[in-house]
Amino acid sequence: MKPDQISELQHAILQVLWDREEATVAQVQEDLRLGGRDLALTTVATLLSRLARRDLVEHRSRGRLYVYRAAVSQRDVRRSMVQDLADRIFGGEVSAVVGHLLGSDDLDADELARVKELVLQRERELEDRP
Amino acid sequence: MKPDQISELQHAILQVLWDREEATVAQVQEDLRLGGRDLALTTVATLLSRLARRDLVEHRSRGRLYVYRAAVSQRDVRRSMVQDLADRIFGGEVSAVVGHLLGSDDLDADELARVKELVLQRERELEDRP
DNA sequence: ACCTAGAAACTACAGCAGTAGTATTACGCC
DNA sequence: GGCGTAATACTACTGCTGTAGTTTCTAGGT
Repeated sequence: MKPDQISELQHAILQVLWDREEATVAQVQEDLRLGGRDLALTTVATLLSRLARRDLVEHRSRGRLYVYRAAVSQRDVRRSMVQDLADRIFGGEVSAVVGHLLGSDDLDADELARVKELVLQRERELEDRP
Repeated sequence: MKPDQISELQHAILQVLWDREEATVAQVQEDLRLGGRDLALTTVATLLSRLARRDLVEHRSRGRLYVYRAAVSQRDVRRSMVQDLADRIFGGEVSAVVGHLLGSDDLDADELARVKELVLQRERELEDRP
């Protein structure tokens, strides 16, 4: 499963579906509107059907209306996008990516602690089975 | 400076310019060809002039031919792309991004050690000036 | 001074994203 | 069973990217 290129808006739509589990066109539109994106209903419908054509979402008719749900997991999309960024922009140098992430000003101590924990945990994993 | 959206190919071209400091159209074409992208000279020229229109590269005539150089630093582009990814896809949760980065199978101990060092260093920084 | 070769500029076109209007279909009510 | 309404499907248009051909310009050699 490689979603490869997912645009900003497409991702926003997937996000709605991930949050809601499943949703009608109108519900997706509403959530996008709450997120600051005011699109016509038909626009949202078009986008959803394009996503369906690319097998990124599935739709199923419940009575007379379609219910959409994501056909890719948030986990997979995230993994693929991070991987893509690390490979393409950083030549696979994970530490360089992390460097930029930690460089951000609005990184609080809690986040940093979580990051540290992840690193330590991974370290233990690598030790156990090298 | 927000390059915002930079496509794969556009980034590849910037990469050539970052590596070479400055380059003619023919040189960029050659480097792309070595990287596995065989594009017509005019194609490369078109792409460069589009990048110039967006102020991502500058060009200057040396004698009768143009010499291009990047107008944005690799550092800035990387920072902006990482930031964008973290914000858009992960809602700013840096640790979640790192989680995915560390999850990658081909992460060797050296890289992990470098990451750890970065984290510890940042930790010290946060302690010093809170 | 002219011609030519190489470079840059201009033009073109397909495909996709974003955007939305119009046409069509089908359920449910009277 | 017909009709209205609401939902989907179809169509359309703009702008950008990838791709490259054609036209124009200009410097350098003869």
